[in-house]
Amino acid sequence: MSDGQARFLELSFGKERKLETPRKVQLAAELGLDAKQVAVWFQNRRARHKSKLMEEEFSRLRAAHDAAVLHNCHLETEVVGQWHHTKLDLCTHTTRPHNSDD
DNA sequence: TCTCTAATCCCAC
DNA sequence: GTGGGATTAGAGA
Repeated sequence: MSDGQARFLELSFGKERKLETPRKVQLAAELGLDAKQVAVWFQNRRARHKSKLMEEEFSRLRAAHDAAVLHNCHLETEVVGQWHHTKLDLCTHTTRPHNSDD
């Protein structure tokens, strides 16, 4: 398949993801290709486009996941810090001064 | 029966 | 190894 034919198919794919049979036959005739070749090209193009989208989606989800884990870590650190302060406050407020008589 | 997807094969680079 | 055309198996209308 020539570069020109591939470019034409890419343009067609940009306009329509699937081809009706008449359109497929017409496209094949315009390009001097077998209709089967055009069908296979579109099938492969759809499959590879989908896997690319999946990879991009995976990257987005992974980034969101990493950000959520980081945020969670910060929140936990904050909570633990508050817990220490609370505990300290409880200690200082509940602890009576030592009686020297004891 | 036809078309599609998903998986895979095969080959040039 | 990777990209891309071709084949195959199975599902759905």
